[in-house]
Amino acid sequence: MAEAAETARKSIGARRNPQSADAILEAAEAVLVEAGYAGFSIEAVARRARAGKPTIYRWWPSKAALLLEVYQRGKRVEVPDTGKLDDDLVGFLKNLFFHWRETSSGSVFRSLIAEAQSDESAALALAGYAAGRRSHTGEIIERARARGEIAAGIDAALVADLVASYAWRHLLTNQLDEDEATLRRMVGYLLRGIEAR
Amino acid sequence: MAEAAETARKSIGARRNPQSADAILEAAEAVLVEAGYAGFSIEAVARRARAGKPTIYRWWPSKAALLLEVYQRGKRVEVPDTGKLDDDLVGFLKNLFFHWRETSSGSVFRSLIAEAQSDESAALALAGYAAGRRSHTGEIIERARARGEIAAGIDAALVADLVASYAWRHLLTNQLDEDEATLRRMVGYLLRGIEAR
Amino acid sequence: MAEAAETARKSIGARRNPQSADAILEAAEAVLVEAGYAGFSIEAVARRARAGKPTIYRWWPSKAALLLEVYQRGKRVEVPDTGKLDDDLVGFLKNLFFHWRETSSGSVFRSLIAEAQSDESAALALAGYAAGRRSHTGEIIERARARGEIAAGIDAALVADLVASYAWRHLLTNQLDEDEATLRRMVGYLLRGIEAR
Amino acid sequence: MAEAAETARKSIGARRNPQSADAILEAAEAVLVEAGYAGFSIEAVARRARAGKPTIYRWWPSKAALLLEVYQRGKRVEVPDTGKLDDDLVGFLKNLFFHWRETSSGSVFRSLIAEAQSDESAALALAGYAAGRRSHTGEIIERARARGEIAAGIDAALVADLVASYAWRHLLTNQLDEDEATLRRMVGYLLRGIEAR
DNA sequence: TGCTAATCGAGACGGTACGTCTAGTCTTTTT
DNA sequence: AAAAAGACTAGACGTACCGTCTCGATTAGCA
Repeated sequence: MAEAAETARKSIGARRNPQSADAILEAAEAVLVEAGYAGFSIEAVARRARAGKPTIYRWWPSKAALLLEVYQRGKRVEVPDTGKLDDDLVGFLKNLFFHWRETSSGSVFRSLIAEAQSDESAALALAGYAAGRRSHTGEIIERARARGEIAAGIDAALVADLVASYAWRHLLTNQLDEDEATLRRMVGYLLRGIEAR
Repeated sequence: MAEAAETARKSIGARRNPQSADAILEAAEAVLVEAGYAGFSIEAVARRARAGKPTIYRWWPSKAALLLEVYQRGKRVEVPDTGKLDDDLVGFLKNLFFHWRETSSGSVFRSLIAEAQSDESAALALAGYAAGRRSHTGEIIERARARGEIAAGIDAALVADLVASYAWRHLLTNQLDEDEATLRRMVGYLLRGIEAR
Repeated sequence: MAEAAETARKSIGARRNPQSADAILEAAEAVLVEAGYAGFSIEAVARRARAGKPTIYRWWPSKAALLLEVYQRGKRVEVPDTGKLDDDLVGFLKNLFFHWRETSSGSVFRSLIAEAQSDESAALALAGYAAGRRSHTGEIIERARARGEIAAGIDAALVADLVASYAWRHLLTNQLDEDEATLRRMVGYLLRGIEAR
Repeated sequence: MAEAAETARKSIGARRNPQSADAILEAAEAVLVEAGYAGFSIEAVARRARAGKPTIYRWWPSKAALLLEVYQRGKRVEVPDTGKLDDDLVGFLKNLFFHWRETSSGSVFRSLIAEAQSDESAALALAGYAAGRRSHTGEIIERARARGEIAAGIDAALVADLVASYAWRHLLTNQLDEDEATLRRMVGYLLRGIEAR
């Protein structure tokens, strides 16, 4: 999140200037953190990055594209591999919530979801991204399946969907501070059900 | 969604004119349906309702407040009571998805969630509303508990949270067309777990 | 400029309430003094007078009418009668400038002239008022004529017009602080001309 | 006052587009002529000029600035030089009254004076402009002084002030149709005085 | 004495304009 | 060819006032 160089950037010839791209992405992140999605405008980003608006529009056709790239620049959430499905899922959610809470990622992803509600391209981008992540999350399930922890015929994608849904909703409603016990209980319900037996 | 009377509405004294309120709410709904959240502006609502902007701002301090009231005007989703938790939950989700898909409610609620990402008051309003709905959904669980279908110590609110999360995510990602089988499978995971036993 | 009574004024039957009229005129004057013509709105007057807007519109059909009455409530400018035309005119202008400078009259009259540039009725009202005042000012000239100070065939109205013009322009350009010497010189030009003889 | 080209104006790079400036000034003049000062709003000008409001505000910080430039675009009034002060002054007033009466200049200047009564910046602009014009008018007097027509010690600026005052007042009270005889009489008073001798 | 009629404060109404902000496009100049 | 710079049209933002309207309360004068 370092500031752009003092001297104004100039064109470096007939090709994309990576300094500008960086400055824009960093400015976008900073604007989002400082002013929130409400204050996130291309104008504001251009102002902060000392870039021209057309430079932004040339490389990112929409706010969504910019948001998506900012999000993807953020560090990945670690996916634990403890050998037990419970702990993997709880650990994953803990990491994810922490990541969303303590870095700019939460703001960025929230904004991306919000943007997707009014911008078709954002919706598509989000759908694509989510699909990728779901398969990613699905790995935890698949590993458990390989270990024989999962009943036959379980749809890993559907389980991943449920877990992701829970995470999304807590992100969107500012409830990223759930304690581990609650996460563990939730995972328990999912693994062992809630029915009396 | 009937059009307002031809004659211009006037003041009816030093108190709110319900005709104007109705016209504004209907216009808000119509704008949202026709132009989506992207085209949902106070100006557009005022234009369509043949109302002055100050009349809108007088009674609804923010877009969020207007959205919330539009959503609450929508008919309630029926909460089934079949005597079996599976069927209740599947039926509830089916009804909810149908309601969101086939009426304006889906657009409205999506917009409300999006708005809550940039507007503090919308976030509060949404939190309040969601709390109310969650306890509502929790009733299904509580009824099941009363029938002895639920294991001891299950947190009904947490289960309701999971179900609502699933619904929200499908709303936000334009996936309200899940077939009953998928819903049933999902509910099955929740009730009986996914672990091998 | 005493404040209205604490208790709210009510109707006193099917006739004009002089208390309200007074309160409105005083409020109009106060608003004009404190906020200038730019801040002079019927709303502001109604607010300050604790009066309903229709009460104002009922009795004064336009801002101009209100301004005119406020101006006419102001104390008259003394027209001196020293027996010498020079001193009468200089004294009159001194009194007028002082009156405009030190009371609210200046603001009010300026506003009236400004209003007359966009409001036909204000223009008419102003024309009528100015005619009355001109004949008034003309008296100074006529008295001088009676004393034989004036050459034969002089058009008193035209002279009054010139004097009033000078006063207006100084009012409109915030130059009401001319010293007596300048006024005396100006009057001297008018009385004895500027040609070399 | 030709209409703007059919095709929408675009930016011509990072500098002011003179086509837009022209269109705005012409529109301002047209609005003033057609709707008067009462109907003269930035919105109306922008609408008529097919310009964005920010484009207007970017170059003219206030209505006053716009009015002033519109006025200055108007053709200059010819200042006659007949060799006789009487004729010069009468001719100048005749030209000025004609100019104000028959072109849009009258409306514009009236509006400017009105605006100056509520807008500080307009007052300043007007003061600056008037100073320039007064020295301009003073030239007539100075020429006469050079010819020896004027008595010693006469303050040319003060005379110019008187003449301008007369013109202003007639503009502001819709009395621009004075016949030449009246003007000549007025100038006569100023040159030769009104006292009996 | 009870009724009528006009007045009062109050404030909502549909509108228009304000001055600012952003969107997304455009062109010029510089590298 | 791509960069910055910033102007361009367009239109939404939330607020202030406009002039009109309807209300409920008030009170004088007429019946």
